[in-house]
Amino acid sequence: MGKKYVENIANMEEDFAQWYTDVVKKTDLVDYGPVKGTMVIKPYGYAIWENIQNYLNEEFKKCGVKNAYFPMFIPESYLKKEAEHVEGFAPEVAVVTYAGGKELEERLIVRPTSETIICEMYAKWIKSYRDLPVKMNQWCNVVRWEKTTRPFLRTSEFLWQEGHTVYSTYEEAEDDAKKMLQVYKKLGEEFLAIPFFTGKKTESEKFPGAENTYTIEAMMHDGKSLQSGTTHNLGQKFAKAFNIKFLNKEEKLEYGYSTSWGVSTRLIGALIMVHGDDRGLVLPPNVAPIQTIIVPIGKDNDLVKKISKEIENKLKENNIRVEIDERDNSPGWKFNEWEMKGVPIRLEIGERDLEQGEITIFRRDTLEKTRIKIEDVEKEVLNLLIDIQKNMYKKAKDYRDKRIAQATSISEILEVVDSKKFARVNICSDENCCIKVKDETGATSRMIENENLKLGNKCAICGNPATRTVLFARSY
RNA sequence: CGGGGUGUGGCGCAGUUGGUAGCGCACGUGGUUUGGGACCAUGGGGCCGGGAGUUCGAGUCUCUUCACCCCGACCA
Repeated sequence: MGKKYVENIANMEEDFAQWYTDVVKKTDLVDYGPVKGTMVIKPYGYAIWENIQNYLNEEFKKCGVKNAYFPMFIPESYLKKEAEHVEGFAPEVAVVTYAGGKELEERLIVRPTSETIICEMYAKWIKSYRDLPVKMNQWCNVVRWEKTTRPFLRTSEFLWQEGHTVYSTYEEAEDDAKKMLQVYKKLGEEFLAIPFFTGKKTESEKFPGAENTYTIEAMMHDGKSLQSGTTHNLGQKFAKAFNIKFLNKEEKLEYGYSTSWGVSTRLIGALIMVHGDDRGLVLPPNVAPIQTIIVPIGKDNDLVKKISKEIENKLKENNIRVEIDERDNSPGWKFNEWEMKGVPIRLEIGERDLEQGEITIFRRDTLEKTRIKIEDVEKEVLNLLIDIQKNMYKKAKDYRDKRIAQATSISEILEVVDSKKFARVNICSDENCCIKVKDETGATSRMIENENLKLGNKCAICGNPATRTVLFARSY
């Protein structure tokens, strides 16, 4: 590790916020846009997003969800139809008042989320129980004018996926919200190598207008929680506000039961903060835009060139995302560059190893370097990609499992979150107790882990009988 | 909106008691290099955030204004 390198990225333990900013800026994922709080996602960052999109599109298909697209501009009156919803979003909504050379008769909001416009359309389309369920998803941008912003974690505009369904019963909607939560959890397990906590949000943390909100939360390296995705059972609230009615089998008019669920580019922020280290990004093979980078050493050596090309072709035939770095920089420079960018495997191909019919293989997650026979390259790379993916998940899970502690009082909660951990708390059903924790410790209720706590437990806050176990943490 | 801070080449910074702007990185060119951020030579790039004032003279002093960053309240 060279001296310059140390100057480049802040020490992760000392200043996690600075470390994050450095990594995001220096790894070619994004740049800041000209408008405050906006972010340009560059090809290297966008490729991660595309991989997530591909994974989720497959999963959505399995659930019978179809992709569609709804307009970005929403008449302001739509937002006002659902009381809680407007209250939740009004402060951060961007409004278009002028277009086509004149003031608009009705102002248009730029979608902060699309429940309103989608429900308005669904109301036109749904007439009978035979039309249900309706399950659509859209990939789009949304705008939320936040006061403070950070790349990926909170930007004025961000990319996401939002699914919207309508069912004929409450139970089906509730099942849908729970099922999609499992899809997101699996995305974490199989793809992002992130062990998500999953559970129901408490009353005060719920989506504006939802009956129930479920969440996936990940523990960042600094012990804070990142809400990485949510699913909502909206009950009949939106159906009533937007008049989504259908004729049921008993020939009676009934309001539909809707859900919505989404994950955003914030997941990329989670990837960085969960897996990163002092050298920069560490990307799980499944999401990595480049899974294997080949660094030829000695650019004038014809054998090195030839073998590099052959290995590239072999790996491509195995559907491995591989690139050769033939730039005119020194090998050491390239090693550091690709490590910073989180590429899972690097193959070093130079004369010295070739003489023994070998090349050097380096894995980013453990920083281990070994030499392998040239003829084994495909096998070794394929196995190692799988191993890295598994190892990264395990490492992240071990890390987080060690950082959850039971707390039985406000002061204990404070102690736990101050030591960069999550606090597991038995608490009563009174939401005010959760709010009290927030006011006094800065930690918010992240989710309800268990709603059927057995008798005999006391609420850590008020001492009354506890009914549920809630996870508390500071959050992004 | 409270509390703190910073504005000087693309990035990071220096600039003394006021004397007409410099360093590192990055970038261009030529060459030598290449197993952990190479080296030599050479070149390009600056209304010193904006405005007003003091002065023979302002990056530097005074006033004013703007912008951004960090910490709190709000949030995927």
